Amino acid sequence: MLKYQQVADEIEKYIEDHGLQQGDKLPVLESLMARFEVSKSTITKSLDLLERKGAIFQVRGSGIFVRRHKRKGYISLLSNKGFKRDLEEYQLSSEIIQLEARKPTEEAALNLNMEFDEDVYYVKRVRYINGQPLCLEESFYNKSIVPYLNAEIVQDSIFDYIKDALGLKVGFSDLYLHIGKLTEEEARYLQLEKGDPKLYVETIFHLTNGKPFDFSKVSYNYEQSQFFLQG
Amino acid sequence: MLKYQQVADEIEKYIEDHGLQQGDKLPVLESLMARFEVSKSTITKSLDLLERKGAIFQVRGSGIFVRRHKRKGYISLLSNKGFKRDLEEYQLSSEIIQLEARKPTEEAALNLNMEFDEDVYYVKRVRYINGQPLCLEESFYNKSIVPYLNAEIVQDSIFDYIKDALGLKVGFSDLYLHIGKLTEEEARYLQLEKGDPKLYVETIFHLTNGKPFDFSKVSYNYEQSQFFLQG
DNA sequence: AAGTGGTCTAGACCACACG
DNA sequence: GTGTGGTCTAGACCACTTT
Repeated sequence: MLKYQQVADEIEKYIEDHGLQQGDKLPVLESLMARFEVSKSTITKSLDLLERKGAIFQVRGSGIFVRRHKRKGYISLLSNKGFKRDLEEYQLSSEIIQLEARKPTEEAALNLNMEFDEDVYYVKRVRYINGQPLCLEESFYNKSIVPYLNAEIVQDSIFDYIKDALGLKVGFSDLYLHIGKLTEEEARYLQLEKGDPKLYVETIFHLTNGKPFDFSKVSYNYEQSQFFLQG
Repeated sequence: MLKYQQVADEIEKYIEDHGLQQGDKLPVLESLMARFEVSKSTITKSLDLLERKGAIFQVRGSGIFVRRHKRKGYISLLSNKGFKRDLEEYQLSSEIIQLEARKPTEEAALNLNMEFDEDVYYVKRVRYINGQPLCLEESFYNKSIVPYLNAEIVQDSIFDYIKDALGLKVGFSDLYLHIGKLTEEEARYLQLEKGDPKLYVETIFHLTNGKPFDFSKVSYNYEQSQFFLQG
């Protein structure tokens, strides 16, 4: 475990344990250095991490303060982990519509940087939150990177499998968002009406080495869609 | 000008000047240190900055690579600068519907952390992109922070005014996104039909010292709304 | 003026990728 | 094994805020 990561976790725990609210002040740098027995650079790196994560903000000449957002029930758009993380309080489940190894569509090949005669896993599923349909998802996984998938894996978290079982490291992702109207098929799966609004998101997930391994197309149920983002 | 910021700019320029594409390799750390005559930590900080910005990605043991997204015409959701920046190639304009100093709504007071008897500037405007209506925006500015606004300022970039003329420093922001259907009034301003889909975003902008100064509610025209996000 | 966070350096050592 | 990026340290000095 990296030191700065560990310190960041402990600081977060400190905030939690002390029930600190938006604007509350954290101990000064020097105290933190002493408390965790690390150098200034390390503490700084921990704090930068927490700042990017949205947990704190630092003000030069003044102090380090807790950052909180008040609203509950919003899904973070940048969870990057198949958003399983943000919704631990909620009941998440999936219904698999389709799961097969096949050749990629032109669109998928392009976004995954693959040749047309290479293989992909194609997964289509509806994801539910508290029993309500949250989104319809179609994903293409580069089979040379993700060589095997089955119903059990897909039912649970594909990303956990990729990380834990395959030992791959997920890096960055590109998201493209559109607003549109539901097609008849989408409406059926999401238990809405054709023409109802939808958020449509295409995401290309890359490994830390920069190779795209997953291209996914997701249509969200507008009634369940509350998203949160920090800038 | 900070050294690491300056170096970051130069590296970005280097990428541009050499026409580097996704996956192209940058010079190794040691070269960069020598070239810019800075320490390893400084180069590292510059590169971290560029990585967060989405311009590069670093792979331990391998190298530093250019990160590019292919698609054009997408607005970055996290521009944080009133998205003026991302769309320099496009024609942006505003039509002011309303501009006045008033008491905040309950909602605005809550989000701006103000008392009900304090004053805000209220701005309502339609923003156009290439002559097409892009969004309808309502904003509330804490008048004790932004003491003066007029049509000329609002017509142009309010954020530029806040930074340049008032000398304030914009820090972080919280965004809450919803999908919904246009009301009749919204549809009229956006030249769409009532019930058409919309992306609705509420944003709370804070200064670097953590004080919220702007609460804004924006409804986007779904036909013009293509957003981009990096994770 | 005192307090507090931010930048920058030089250098030691570690961890991962690739041939 | 060699190359390459990542972590961590100790310390000097700088910039902003608060009193």
